[in-house]
This record gives sequence, C-alpha cells and structure tokens, in this order.
Amino acid sequence: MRWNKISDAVIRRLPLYLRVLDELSVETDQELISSHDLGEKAGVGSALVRKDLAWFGEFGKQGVGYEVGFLRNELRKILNLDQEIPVALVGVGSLGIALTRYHLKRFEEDKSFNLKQVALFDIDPKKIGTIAEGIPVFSISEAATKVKELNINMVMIAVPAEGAQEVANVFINAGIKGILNFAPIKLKVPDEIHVGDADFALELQRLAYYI
Amino acid sequence: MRWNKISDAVIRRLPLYLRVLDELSVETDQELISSHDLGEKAGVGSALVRKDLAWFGEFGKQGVGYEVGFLRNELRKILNLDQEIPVALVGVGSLGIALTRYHLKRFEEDKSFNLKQVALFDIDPKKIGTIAEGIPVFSISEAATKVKELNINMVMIAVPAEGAQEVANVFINAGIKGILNFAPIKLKVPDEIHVGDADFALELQRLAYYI
DNA sequence: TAGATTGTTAATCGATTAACAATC
DNA sequence: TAGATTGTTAATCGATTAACAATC
Repeated sequence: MRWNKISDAVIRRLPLYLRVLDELSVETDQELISSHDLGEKAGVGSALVRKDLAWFGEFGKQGVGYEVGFLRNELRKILNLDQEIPVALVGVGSLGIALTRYHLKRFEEDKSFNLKQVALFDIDPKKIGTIAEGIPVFSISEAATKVKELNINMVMIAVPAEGAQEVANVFINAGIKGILNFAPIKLKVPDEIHVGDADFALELQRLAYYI
Repeated sequence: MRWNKISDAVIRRLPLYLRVLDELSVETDQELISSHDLGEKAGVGSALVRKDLAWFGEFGKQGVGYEVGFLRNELRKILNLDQEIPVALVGVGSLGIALTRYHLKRFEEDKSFNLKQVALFDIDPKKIGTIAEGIPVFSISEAATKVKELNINMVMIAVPAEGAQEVANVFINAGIKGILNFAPIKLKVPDEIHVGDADFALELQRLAYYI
C-alpha cells in the first residue's frame, strides 16, 4: 500500500470521519472542525482522531482545527474514493436487488460514495441477459471476462451460504481484490484479498445477549 | 447481566461459534469438536476459543473436546436464543422488505436463529394497515402500544438517515433494548441500549482502501 | 499576547497468544 | 498407560488515552 501497514482498526474509522465531514459540508457552512467535535460526531475520542489522521499527514493547524473541505478531500484520496470504483454484485435475489437499489440511491445522493455498481451476476438463466435496476445481469461464467472488461475490483456476494465460497473463488481468480460478503459463512481467501462481513444475523444474535 | 461484564469482543464471537456448531449438526454426524477445529472454522485461534467459552463454564473434557450438541445448546442459552425473541423492523422500503424476506428464510432454515420478526413499522399511510411478507405494518405512532403488546425488545432500523435518530428515540422510549441500525448515521442512545451498526457502505469504503 | 488545538510521546488499558499442569 | 485436549496463568502484543510542548 502507499503507507506501510497501517492498522485496519485505523482504516475502519476513516469512512466514519468522512461521513461526518460530508454531512457537515452538505448541511452547514462550517469550514473548520476540531478533533474534539469530529470525534464526538463519529463516536471516537479526540486523541484517537488526531492520531488516526496523523498517520497520513499533517492535516490540521494548531489552535485552529481541521478545514472541513480539505480534510474531506484528503480522506477521499486515502480511501481511493477520489476516483469512481466499479463494483459488482453477485446474487440477484431480493436481497441483491434491494442492496443494488440502496447502493444506487447512495451513489446519487452522496458525493463521497464513489463506488459505482456496474454489473450484476447470477446463475439463473431466466435472469441472465436481463437488466435489473438499470444494471445488466451476467452469467457467473462470464466473471473473468467482465471483471477485466469493466475493471471491477470489488464484489458483493449476496448468494445463499452454499454457493458463496465457490462464487468467491471464481471472482478471486478473475482478479478482484475485495469482497463484501452477505452470506452466513466464513470465506476462505488468500491473504491479499480483503473480506468484509455483512451478515446481519450475527449482529442480531449478538444484541440478543444483552436483552 | 447474568455474568458480570464480559467483554463485547467475546460476545461477538459466540454467534460465530454457534453458526459452526449448527452447520456441523445439520451437515455431519460429528459429535465432538476440539477448540482447534472450532477455531479454524470460525476464524479464531484455538486458545481464544477456549478462553471465550471458559467465561461461561466448563463445557469441554480434557483430551476429548466439546460435545457439539451440548455446546450448541449452552451457547443458545447464553445468547438468549433458547427462547423466541420478537423483533420488529422499521422502514418498509425495498431494503426493509428484502431484510424481512431474508430474515424469514433464515428463521425457517436455521434452528438457532430464534429471532422472530413480528411487526413492521412505517410512516406512509399507504403502507400502514397492510400486510407485507405475512407481517402486519403498523404506524410508528403505535410503537409504544405494539412494543408492549408483542413483547418486542429489538428493532431493526431501515429508514433514511434523516429519520433514524427520531425512530430510535421513539422505540427506546417504548422500552426496547437493542437496535440494529442500517441507516448511515451514528445513533445517540443511552448507555443501557445496545446498537449494532449495519451500514454496508462504510464497509465498502473500508475495502476500497485496500484496492 | 492569550487561548485554543494540533501532532506526538509516554502511560495505560485490554485483548490475544503461548505455555503447561491437570485430566480425560 | 500414552496421547490428546482442556482450563488457566503468565507473557506478549496492540490499541486507546492522557499529557504536553509546539504553534497557529
């Protein structure tokens, strides 16, 4: 990476900060923010905010704080969100469709959300070749071709648990770098592939503990 | 709680272990599992598996391992999943509907997923009073009544960001204990309320860093 | 100048891992 | 009995917080 081995705990908070800065620049004309305020809005201590940002540069001014627009821009660059990132989704079921709609809405509304959904994949012949929510549905057998053609480097997997590992393998072989996995299964992937888990059932079960 | 102050990091792994044990008892007739194997399938070190479980009791036998069925049962009890837990969802948009379908499927297929969706809520008069996916849609103004009547103690919030905090407030006042929040906003809640964040856009943005 | 807030170092806190005696 | 694996303690590792000199 461009900065050597910054902890994932740090990276996870950057989108949180970015979200706060986006809100600020849309909803207010506030031009400066302190680490204290930014932390409060993001749910993070102010010292940690400063430490996180300091990994990437000196973005603030002593006695003043951080410039909202500038910091927002820097965070976008760090997260590669200053360019449009093509993303695909596999599994055109009701969850897949809903995620796609939600994604499209987010892409329209939120200027920093530069992840563009460009392709859908499924195995159902009835779905392949159709257009869903304005996005073409391809066969999973076309993965390698389409990943290259459309420059896709991230996929969301929204297929049943049984198929998820196989789908992951196919797309990893096709050359993608990141997976957001909605299936209730622990994917086995090579070290260089990053996986985000988005199985909301796990989270619900965790919350049940505290009832 | 029944065990005093066990770290949330521990609690988060329990549903992971439970998922592995569920698979095992459905797909194989394996009756014993070692902390090593359980850890491998859950993506956790074996020492940590033993330490996590040891917080709640002595569930294993030296030289033998853990009984799959027994441990599964114990984990269910610990997570309160040995009883049906009534859950509601707020926001009957396409995301809400998809989550509901997914939830219902999961509830049918997965014996340990004892979280039952019993009510939907929305503000749209056209939706209120209807039945979606077999579940009645109530007005958010009925929250207090329905939460008591149906014994709801967890809600999933799938409304736009602008409305999420207000919805959270209403349901917290109605007496719920846990929130699974799909809206892209940091909810402010009292200490005793537990919130799970399920904004998949944040996770996608994180993954973008590693491209 | 006086007040505020950064960037950074040192101190603390918590979580994971290693190791091993106990024992099935 | 010999081999395996637990439960648990001690060691390590990493992440967060406190504190403060530098400086806007």
